[in-house]
Amino acid sequence: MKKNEISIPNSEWAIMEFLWEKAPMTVTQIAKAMEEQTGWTKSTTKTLVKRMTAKGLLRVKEGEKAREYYPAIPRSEAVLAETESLLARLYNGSLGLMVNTLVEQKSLSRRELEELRAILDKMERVK
Amino acid sequence: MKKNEISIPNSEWAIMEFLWEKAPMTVTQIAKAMEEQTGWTKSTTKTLVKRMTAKGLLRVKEGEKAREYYPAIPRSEAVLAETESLLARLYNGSLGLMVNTLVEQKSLSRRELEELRAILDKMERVK
DNA sequence: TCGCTAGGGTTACAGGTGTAATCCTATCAT
DNA sequence: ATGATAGGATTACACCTGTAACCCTAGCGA
Repeated sequence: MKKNEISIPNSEWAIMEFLWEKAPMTVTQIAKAMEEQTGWTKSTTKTLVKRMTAKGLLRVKEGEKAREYYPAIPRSEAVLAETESLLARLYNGSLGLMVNTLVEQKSLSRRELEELRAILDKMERVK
Repeated sequence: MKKNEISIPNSEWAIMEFLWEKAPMTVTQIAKAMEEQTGWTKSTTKTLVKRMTAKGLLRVKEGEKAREYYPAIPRSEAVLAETESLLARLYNGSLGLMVNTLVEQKSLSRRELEELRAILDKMERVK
């Protein structure tokens, strides 16, 4: 609906994560990793890789033996997009509201609060 | 995959939000609201409401004229679930990592940082 | 040389999601 | 009394996602 909502479905995230980590890889290599990690057959991985390439999530480079795939977008970008989308949807775009909610739900421990504060301190010093 | 991943798709969120806000409402009332807000026809809304009821997202009470619908789960619960799911997927479960990332991406302004800090202060005092 | 495997392509298929149309009955308002 | 609505049920249909199987060819190792 939106213009360029990246939106990466679950199974594709697994492959993205792998590629963000391991640079260019061939389908077989990806398939091997996914097989261990998720139990998918080679077929499944191949299908996903093809879809992702079609969608523009992956880029290909013809290699000696086989094509090599790598992510077409940086992880940071994908993560940011998803995060902001959730923030907007659930918290009216306000991170403060989110933290607030998490704490109230007891979903954040005192320790985590301290940690957060430390992060803020560091951030502010740098800025 | 998970056990009871609530997982509420986009279009259904719209209806949930409306119901969380406006308590019990009949399909027609919901449809009216959705029509204004999203342009859906009555048909679409009815379909969604039925699905959601089947899924257990909505509860029904037979009313005089028509059935009245209301959310089967509190907003806080849904929001928390979605939030933690995202946190786990993208940030290894760490809110600190998320804030960190947002700031680095310049996606958080100094003002928002201050606001966050204020929230933390208040939280800690209360705890 | 012969079979196994990697590299690639094509096809399948069920369940979920977005978005509706159609049809029937009871009722309200003119 | 009649036509416009509301309440409700049923059916449709395309696209996306999760998961695969099948098929063919070229090359590698025994």
